[in-house]
Amino acid sequence: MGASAKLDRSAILEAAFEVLNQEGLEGLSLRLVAEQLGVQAPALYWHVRNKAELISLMAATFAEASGRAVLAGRTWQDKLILSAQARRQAMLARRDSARVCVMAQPLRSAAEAAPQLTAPLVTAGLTSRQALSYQAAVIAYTVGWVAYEQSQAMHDFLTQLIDFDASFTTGLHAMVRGFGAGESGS
Amino acid sequence: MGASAKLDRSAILEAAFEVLNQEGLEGLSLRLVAEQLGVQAPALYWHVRNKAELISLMAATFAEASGRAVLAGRTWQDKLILSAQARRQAMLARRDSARVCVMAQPLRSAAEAAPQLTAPLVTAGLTSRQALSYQAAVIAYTVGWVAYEQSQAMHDFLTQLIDFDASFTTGLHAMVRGFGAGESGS
DNA sequence: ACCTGAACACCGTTCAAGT
DNA sequence: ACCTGAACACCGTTCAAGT
Repeated sequence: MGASAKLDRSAILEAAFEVLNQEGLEGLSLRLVAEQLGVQAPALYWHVRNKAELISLMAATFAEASGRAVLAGRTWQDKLILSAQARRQAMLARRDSARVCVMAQPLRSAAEAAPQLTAPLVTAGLTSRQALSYQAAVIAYTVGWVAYEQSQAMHDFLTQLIDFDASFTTGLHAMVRGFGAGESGS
Repeated sequence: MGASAKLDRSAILEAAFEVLNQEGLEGLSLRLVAEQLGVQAPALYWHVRNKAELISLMAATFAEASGRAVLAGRTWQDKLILSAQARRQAMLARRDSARVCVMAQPLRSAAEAAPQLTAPLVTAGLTSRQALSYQAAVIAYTVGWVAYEQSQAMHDFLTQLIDFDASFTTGLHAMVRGFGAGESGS
């Protein structure tokens, strides 16, 4: 509804998540975001290039949560697992977050994002190629998993057959454990 | 452009994929699909409930490709790997297919889809819980991976650093190998 | 049964104009 | 610098009406 504060990127981002939670991605429109802020839709264009950029900013939120967590672990295995768990938790706090991630197009050239993403893993002993490849696999798994988890029909059904937390973690550990096994023989 | 043949679900599906390839998911509209068929947009509603159902039908296409491949393998590990590879190949043949999969909502109640999805794996020795959990993980990984692979900016950059085929396969084998390791100790 | 034409309530985005 | 009002070219969907 009509609001105060001042209009900037972070206020718009917050309002966008509010609309997302209420309406889902289908219902996320700049007009509703503007209304949430007590402002007219074209006003948003002063702070944000277009809707695509807004969605990318929303998606970046989850990458940031993941990026903080990757610092915590000791081994590269721990880092991969912690960053994936953090990403999933951050995503589960928002409706349709997986759809947002998949619709988003990277903000910075991936060329600048990659080093920051992989540096902690390289410090922990991986080559930069391994770090990139493993991170890509873990992120893909996490986003894909949350997509299913957030699909209403899937959720209603699967929730009584499998434990989402446990199954996600099983798959994650399996993958990360498998990375290690790949290096040192069978 | 103006076309002939007769209008039915499969013709609409084909036209939708044509529009998808040309315009991407953002540009996929019922009006363009109708134009592709030489027909007016409301005509589509006789054959398809709405746009959401059309997108779900498109997504089902990839599940079918995967469902055929799962029959081929001998062990459950082989079946998981073959079905994932087939799904990825089918998806890579279409633009924005990962976005389509993530936006789609399941057609049949997941309750009917699940047995068909897991039966071959149960035959190969898994419990139905394991089959469901492992399949979910593998599908999540595959769809998530293709999402990154189809993201233009990601692709342009990563393509010169990692081999998509090899990295996907590495992650897939790692996960499936890890499933086995999870059962029998360490 | 199957399709058209016209309409409704929305979109994202642009742009002159205000302050 | 920052926002409004009005407009443009689109959407998905409904529904009477045609055949």
